[in-house]
Amino acid sequence: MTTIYDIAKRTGYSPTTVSKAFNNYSDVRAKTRQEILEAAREMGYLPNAHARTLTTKKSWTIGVLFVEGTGAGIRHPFFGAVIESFKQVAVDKGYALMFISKDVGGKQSGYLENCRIHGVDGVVVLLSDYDDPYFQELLDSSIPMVILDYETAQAHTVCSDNTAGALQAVEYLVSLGHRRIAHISGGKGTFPGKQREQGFVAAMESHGLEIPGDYIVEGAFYSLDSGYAAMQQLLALRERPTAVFASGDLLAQGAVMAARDSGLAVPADISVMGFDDIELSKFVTPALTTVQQNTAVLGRRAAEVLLDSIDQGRGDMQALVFPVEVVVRESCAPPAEE
Amino acid sequence: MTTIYDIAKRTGYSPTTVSKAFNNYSDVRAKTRQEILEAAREMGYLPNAHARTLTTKKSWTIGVLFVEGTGAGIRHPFFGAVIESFKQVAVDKGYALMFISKDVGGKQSGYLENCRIHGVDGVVVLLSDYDDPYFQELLDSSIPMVILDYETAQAHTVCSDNTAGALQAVEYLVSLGHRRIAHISGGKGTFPGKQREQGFVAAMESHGLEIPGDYIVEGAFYSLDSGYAAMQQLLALRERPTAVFASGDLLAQGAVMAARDSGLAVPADISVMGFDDIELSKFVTPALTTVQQNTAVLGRRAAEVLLDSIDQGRGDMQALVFPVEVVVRESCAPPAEE
DNA sequence: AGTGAACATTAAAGGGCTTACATTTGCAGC
DNA sequence: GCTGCAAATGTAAGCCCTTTAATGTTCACT
Repeated sequence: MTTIYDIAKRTGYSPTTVSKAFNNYSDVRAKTRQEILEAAREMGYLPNAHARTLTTKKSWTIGVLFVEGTGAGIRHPFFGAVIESFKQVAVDKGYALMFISKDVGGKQSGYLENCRIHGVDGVVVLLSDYDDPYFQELLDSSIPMVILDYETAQAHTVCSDNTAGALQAVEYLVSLGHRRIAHISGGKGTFPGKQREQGFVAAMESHGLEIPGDYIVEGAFYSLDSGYAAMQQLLALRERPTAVFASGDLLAQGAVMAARDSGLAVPADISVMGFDDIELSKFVTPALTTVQQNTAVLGRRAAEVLLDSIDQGRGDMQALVFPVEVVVRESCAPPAEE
Repeated sequence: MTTIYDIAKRTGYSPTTVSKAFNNYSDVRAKTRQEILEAAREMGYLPNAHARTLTTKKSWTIGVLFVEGTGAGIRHPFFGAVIESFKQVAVDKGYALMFISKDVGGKQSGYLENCRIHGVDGVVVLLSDYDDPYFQELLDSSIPMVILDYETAQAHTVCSDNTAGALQAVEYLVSLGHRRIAHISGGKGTFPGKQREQGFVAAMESHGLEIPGDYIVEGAFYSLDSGYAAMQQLLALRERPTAVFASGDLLAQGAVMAARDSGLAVPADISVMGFDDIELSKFVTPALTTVQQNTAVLGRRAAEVLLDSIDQGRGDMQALVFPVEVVVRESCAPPAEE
């Protein structure tokens, strides 16, 4: 492994000058730099990131906290799309992404600890359980951080406008003529789930529509199965809804399947609407009408906010909220005549 | 930031002893270790991974080369599932995962260069374009490496049995009574695509079935669109196939959509079969009959092979091949009477 | 020739950790 | 009380890089 000392020896300059040549210091003569760079190339020199980090205290590494243990992990369709777009700008600015787990080598250590050990310059958080004490510990630290799908004054946050999204969804269903609209919630435990539910309630009220107590049912973990189960409950009601707005696309798809298994056609007999617009939703039949989150923008802006925060230091926390859009496909239609 | 020196000062021991205490050296007295660990805890000490790496030459980091630039990235449904399972065992053994890109900070540097700079202990490769010169450069290096979906004597590789998979697919279609079976190939540029195509050809031959020249059409990039286009070609043929075996699920789904748009019902009028069993395939209508790759095993075994190779050093290269399985769903049926 | 500014280079320290080797301690055995 | 040996601890160098402060050079101008 060649080091700057090797280059120094070979070129006759000192290690200092070699280092400066690489770091574009103005006080090394153009010709000198040429010589050094040339020698470095010939010798196959590559800087050692660890050594550099040790002295500069800057690792050019960003920690990624990604949903773990839910079985989905990296496959999480929404976060996966966001991190992909995040990655592009981070890499472009010279950062590498490193997954930070809370249990490494079989021992529970926590997010903060592992961030410190690896000296990450900042952290992007894509978690679904924001009550996790290890997350809280990290949140209380002073590591530059951007969090997705959450809001807090303690860090920069990037969200879609869940409330408005729910509102638009209801608007759309109402515009089709629906009045008995139910909601499959993502659960109060999750931040977006709560917001979407609130948006739903508010939107219904603003239209003077009643929400029977059993018209809001919880779908745990945004999973297909729980969407299915939730829909079964809704279908068993005496006064069955004509449309269902689900807090996530997988929930919605589960609902569609439950409806179908009960002999109901979607959207002819009952309309179903989702949230997120994951890739899946285009391909199912009927293609899912849903509220689309702009994952590309979410990821990009999250990266920009984080990198700024790394550069500028702790400033005012930003809470970015991005608009969403109803994507009309095939799973909603006017209610059947009664 | 507390260092072992701080702990040394506080406890009265030397930095050496402190270091040894953390690293479970046998030559530090139990009581001494206690004291030191206790002090460390109180002082909030955490080891500095970079400093440690600098001296030990071991970073406890694994580089991940993941498809870039195809638009899918981390969302790649098959590789995403594999890396998730890979990650679990790597993390469990104490490794962290770091994404290695070829262009960092806006300049082309290549995979090998970035691996060296970050001193990764090993690399897992999930790429689709194995002709990339930067990948070749890495392959020629001596970094411990495991590659997915590829075979070469230069590194450990982990694959599904693509040939057998294609064979099983054909068997299944034949068992339903099909004789005019076409193939939408993943393209000869991709390793699994080639294997599946060969498997298809061999299987057809073994059944004495003819493959008209235009019964094999290439679907670039395994994308939905190209599956759609490929299917259109097949449907335009004078003697249209009764079943189509596609090299990937997205291709298959594209084919299904093309068939539908041509007024054909799947599977009543034409059967379509895929490969991979990505998450999507369960949810589309008709649910896709496909050849399932066992991503959990693929990822786990890839990790095991790589970690062994890191520990044991360069030994014989392993080429692991795992069996696949036909998952029967709804997209295939006996051919229509003629 | 002498002065000072501007430029070019270097020595040395430091960042946090490990490790080969050296030294001290404790204690059994005489 | 002394020797000798194992156990326990310490010294110091080294990993590779950056940076501050100091030294050395050049050159324009009086």
